[in-house]
Amino acid sequence: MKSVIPVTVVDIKVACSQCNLRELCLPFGLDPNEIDQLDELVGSRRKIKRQQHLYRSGESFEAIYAIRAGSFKTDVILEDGRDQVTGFQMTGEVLGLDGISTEHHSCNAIALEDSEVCVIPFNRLEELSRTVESLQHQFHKIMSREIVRDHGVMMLLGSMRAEERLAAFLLNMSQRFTARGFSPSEFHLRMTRDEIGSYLGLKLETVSRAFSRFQEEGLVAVQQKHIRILDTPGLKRLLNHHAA
Amino acid sequence: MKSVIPVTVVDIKVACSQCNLRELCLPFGLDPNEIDQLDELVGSRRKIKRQQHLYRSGESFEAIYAIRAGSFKTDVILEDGRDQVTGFQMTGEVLGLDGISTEHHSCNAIALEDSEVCVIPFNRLEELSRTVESLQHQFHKIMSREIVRDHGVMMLLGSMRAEERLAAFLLNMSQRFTARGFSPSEFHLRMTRDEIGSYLGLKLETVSRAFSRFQEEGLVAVQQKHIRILDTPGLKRLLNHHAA
DNA sequence: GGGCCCCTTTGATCCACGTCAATACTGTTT
DNA sequence: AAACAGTATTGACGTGGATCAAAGGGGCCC
Repeated sequence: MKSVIPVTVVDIKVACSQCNLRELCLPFGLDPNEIDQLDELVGSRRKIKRQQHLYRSGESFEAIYAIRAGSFKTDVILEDGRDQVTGFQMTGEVLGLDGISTEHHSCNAIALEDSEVCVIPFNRLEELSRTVESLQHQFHKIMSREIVRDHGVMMLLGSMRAEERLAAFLLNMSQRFTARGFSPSEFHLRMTRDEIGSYLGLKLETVSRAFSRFQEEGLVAVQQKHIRILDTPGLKRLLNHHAA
Repeated sequence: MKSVIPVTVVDIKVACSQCNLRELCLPFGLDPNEIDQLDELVGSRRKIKRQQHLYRSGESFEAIYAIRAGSFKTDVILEDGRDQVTGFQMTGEVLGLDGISTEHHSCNAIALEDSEVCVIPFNRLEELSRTVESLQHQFHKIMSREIVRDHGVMMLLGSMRAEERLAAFLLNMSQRFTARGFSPSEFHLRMTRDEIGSYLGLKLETVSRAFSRFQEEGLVAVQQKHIRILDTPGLKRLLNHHAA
């Protein structure tokens, strides 16, 4: 199953201090001098083309990756071929934390569009975070945030019905686009219905039908991957007003 | 919803070096001198009676907890009352990592039986792990392990059918009991069918029926909470031989 | 040691979502 | 501009697990 992964390594110096994502990413909370130290550690960037793997399950773990541009999905595949999308990641978010535990990656990370990541060698990150307290703390927060996010997904998969799951997904996407300075109400999804379905524990047809339903009810305007949210409170109501 | 939480603080000194759980817990990989430093940091133990909360969602985050005796569940509760069990924790496992992200706990931790935890003040843990490299690394591994575990649960909730979920659950329990020196094939579950169901995204009736089915097929012997696994390969086969 | 409450099991019925299938749309390639 | 492949929508039907209901155990408290 191994295949050659085409990789582009860009050897120009990266500057976290110049990065407009620093408020979302590892540099958050660091002072300018500390950010410079982090800069020295981020050795290279890597460009990943759409549909290509950033890393694969089983590969040895060397670095974590901060998304500089583009977006990714992570998935887990069972022996029998079933797969589950475990997350979608956007700029400023960190990939690869799953690998720390066993020194090998336990999922696949695949670019949803042409993307670029900052490569952060993990042993050097641990080293620096031993002297830079704010970096240590921010890194811990990022890991913890991932755990909290996962619990949210478990809630979604374990206790919500199809339309609630999709509403939660759309609201989450909206919020994350907003945090990146994009419109809260209008955006392009980079993943297919099938990928959304896998993430939400639904079949693609069910996702499609739920979209159509939302459209009929005037909650959103859907045109393929282009989404316009028309009634945010309506979507939120869908989530909480569940007759227990 | 706030209520007084009865707490017993035991002020005797705890010694990780004497603890038979150290191979599963934070001290793993530390040399004797380093373990002594960790010992100094673990200020107190806390006894938690069955059904009592170790912490609640919303409470401010101060410490993480290593389970010294007993077991716990963690759950998340939505406004409308729906709740989802996000995990069951056994001795040597660490609770509270969810709180790092926002400085407030994002789930509830409830004892499944009379239990005891070691209280590890988080700011002091960060401090010590700045000088003790092995502690830093072990802590990162523990957080990462939690992320990997969560991905496994997402797989389970998103892609498996009821009997597969229960088989995966039983095999996981068996493996964790084994790691603690107990029988791989015979154990007492400390949680109810309802709690198992919540964790697995199923109703308690479905869990009960799946147990009965396993019993009929000679895979396990079930007597209430007492489980005897009769055919481990059979359970594993259930997991992987899914006609995709 | 008796009584009560919670937990579990089992059966009957229902329904949300999956499955199967056909058609339509979009963007890309030549 | 035509042809194509991947993606999305929609309909008809089937089913796994939810729901509703009733009865049987076990453990715990007084």
